[in-house]
Amino acid sequence: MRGNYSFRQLSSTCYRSLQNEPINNKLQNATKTSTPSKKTLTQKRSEPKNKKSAISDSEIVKWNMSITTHMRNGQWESALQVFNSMPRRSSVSYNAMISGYLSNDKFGLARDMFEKMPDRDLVSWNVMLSGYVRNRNLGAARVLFDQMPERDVVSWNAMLSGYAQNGYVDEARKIFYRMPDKNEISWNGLLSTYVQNGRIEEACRLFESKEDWEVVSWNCLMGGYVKRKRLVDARRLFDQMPMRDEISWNTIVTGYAQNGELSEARRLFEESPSRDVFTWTALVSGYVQNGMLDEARRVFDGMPVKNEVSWNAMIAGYVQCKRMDTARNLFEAMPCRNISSWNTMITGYAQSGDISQARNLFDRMSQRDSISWAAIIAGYAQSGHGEEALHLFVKMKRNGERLNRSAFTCSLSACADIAALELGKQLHGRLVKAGLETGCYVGNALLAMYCKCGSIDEAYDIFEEISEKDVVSWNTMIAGYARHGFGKEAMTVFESMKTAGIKPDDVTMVGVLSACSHTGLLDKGTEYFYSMNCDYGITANSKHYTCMIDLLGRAGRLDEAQNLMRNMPFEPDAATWGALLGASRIHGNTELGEKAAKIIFEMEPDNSGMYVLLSNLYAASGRWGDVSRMRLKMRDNGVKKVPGYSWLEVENMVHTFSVGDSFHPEKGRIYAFLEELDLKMKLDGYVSSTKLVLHDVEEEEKEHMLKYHSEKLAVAFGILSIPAGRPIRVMKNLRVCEDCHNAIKHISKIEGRLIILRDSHRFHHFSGGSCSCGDYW
DNA sequence: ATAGGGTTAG
Repeated sequence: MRGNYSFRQLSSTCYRSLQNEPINNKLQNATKTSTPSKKTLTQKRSEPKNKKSAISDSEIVKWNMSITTHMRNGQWESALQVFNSMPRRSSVSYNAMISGYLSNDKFGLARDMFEKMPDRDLVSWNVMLSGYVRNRNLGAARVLFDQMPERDVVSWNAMLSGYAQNGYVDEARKIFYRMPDKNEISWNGLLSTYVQNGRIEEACRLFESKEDWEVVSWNCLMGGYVKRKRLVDARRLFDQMPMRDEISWNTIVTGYAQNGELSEARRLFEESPSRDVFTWTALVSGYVQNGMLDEARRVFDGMPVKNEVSWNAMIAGYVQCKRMDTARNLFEAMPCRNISSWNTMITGYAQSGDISQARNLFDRMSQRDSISWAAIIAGYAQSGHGEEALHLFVKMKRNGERLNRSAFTCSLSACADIAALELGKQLHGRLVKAGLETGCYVGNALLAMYCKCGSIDEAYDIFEEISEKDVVSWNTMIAGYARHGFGKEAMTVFESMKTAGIKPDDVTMVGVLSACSHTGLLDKGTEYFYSMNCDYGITANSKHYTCMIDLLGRAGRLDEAQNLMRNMPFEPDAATWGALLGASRIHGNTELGEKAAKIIFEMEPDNSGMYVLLSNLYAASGRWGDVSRMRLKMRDNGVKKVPGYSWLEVENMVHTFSVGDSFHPEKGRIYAFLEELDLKMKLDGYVSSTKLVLHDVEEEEKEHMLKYHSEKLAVAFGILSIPAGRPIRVMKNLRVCEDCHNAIKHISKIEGRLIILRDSHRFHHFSGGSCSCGDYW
């Protein structure tokens, strides 16, 4: 609105002097010079004094200002009108147009104008260079940079920052040392190269090598510490710095706010000499991230000025707490929604399972970015609507939205969550087609997808192809093998990781220990557990202890497991007790299991999985009274047993089964086939184990229920519909039951098929009558 | 008209 107004105001004066001028003058009226140099060009404007351009320089300056104003308001069409109606143009006019196009995301138009422009001056080159840098097109930026007839310190700095922002630390360093003149911005450029790329120690050394840094650089280094959660170092800089500006205060407040130290954040907030919208928003967001929603709201309501980021932070708070109605009210009330606001709401609805509301908002958006698409795609994928997710992905491409790496990685991780291997493979294909399969982020996403979809061999192929593996790549591969019960392979990868010179971190060790636990490698696991502090400087956290307790418990050493738990330096959490409960179940120790379960109930009253585990434990020892009391307790506490179900993909369709399912169109064939299998299995030595069924019912009936557990139905359907020679991949939302596990071993032998089952805990590869978990799970 | 630091969404 404001832009239009200023356009009319300015152009009314301009048009008067234009009455007799042709409006269709394109670009031919530009000044003509041969060798552009900064000085001559600025003077050239007054040179061609023919009658047509009896227009003063100050008049031209006004036009140029008009262009700039329009561009700043995002009205590039109006700017073009002004540009086209100018009687003559200076290079400033062109430069304003190019830079305006660039800040309005009209890269193509900017490049066209740059190429058509008759006399480029140094600024034109610099503007265009910064355009390429902003578009992350470093190759083209470098070509341009090398073509430039002359370069000043701005050109060098632009190139430096381009390399810095895209992770090319070495190139950036080369530029810095080659540049003929350096100013404070260049020094800061190298410093921020290090900071932005996580080289905080190098940044620190550089900082100490020189005196008199500007406040910007102090802030940059302090921000680096804040991002790495090194608050003490950040505070030290803050206290030392010779002068502080608003950004210094905002950085330190943000640091404390984002790391849970809200009272210190608040204290500095009160102390800071001036607060702007950034400071306020940082505080709001700090309270939000720490779950202090009411305090966040009080601060939010007290803000003197809010911008869209402040609103979004508050909305995100309600979204995180699943208070979608309140979030929606704020969203509707906010005066200045931007794309992020919409994206936040869409993500919120998608994550709370309300995919139709998410879609509704998505359809109503006037502008979408790649995050909007990623959010809705992930929403569909995670709610089990894989096909719709892929449809949208295709639509995104058709709409001309740039398929960037983050859209792919997001869709891939959605595939991984629902184990949609076929969908994941299609995405993989598209990634290759789009030429985006390089890079460690994408590689890691692909790797995780194949691991979680049960295709561990393909996962390994991907892993090998990632040329620059980071610690996440190694960790994912190790954890992948661990979950599949391939302990030896996990260890091999772990050894090569060390050979490759990558330092294992705490996540690595969780993977390694759980590989030992899933494979029953007690001695090896114990060795790693006790030596990792000395070898890699990793202090055991509660996850490591849980792995160890699991490992000991499964090996039947329940006393040692309990001892370790008593001696660990922190309070056991539900997962730790869960490990003990699982071990008690395997070894039939009802007493210990009961104790563990009771504590877990107090910690997590809604954890229905624990009720089932304990019920099964009671049932296994024939304590049917306790079983029915458990059921009552679950009912009274309002906990519903999550119904078990299994699913598998066949020809791009997901088929879902639950116990005794009578909905599947092929149920006749499936049940008949199961009867047939049952006979063959019994001949093979299979005896149904009835002790793990939840109810106290007649023996015969129990056997009947077991026979039609969802995983058996899914496996039977898989054998019937997937051609021989291809693996059958079945997913289950709960842990596989003992009887089914036993049965599937027999089935894999009788039918000669590889059956890969993903349950809520890990993978089982059944083949030739045995399972990769070694009956340890 | 061009180059450096701080708040939200994935």
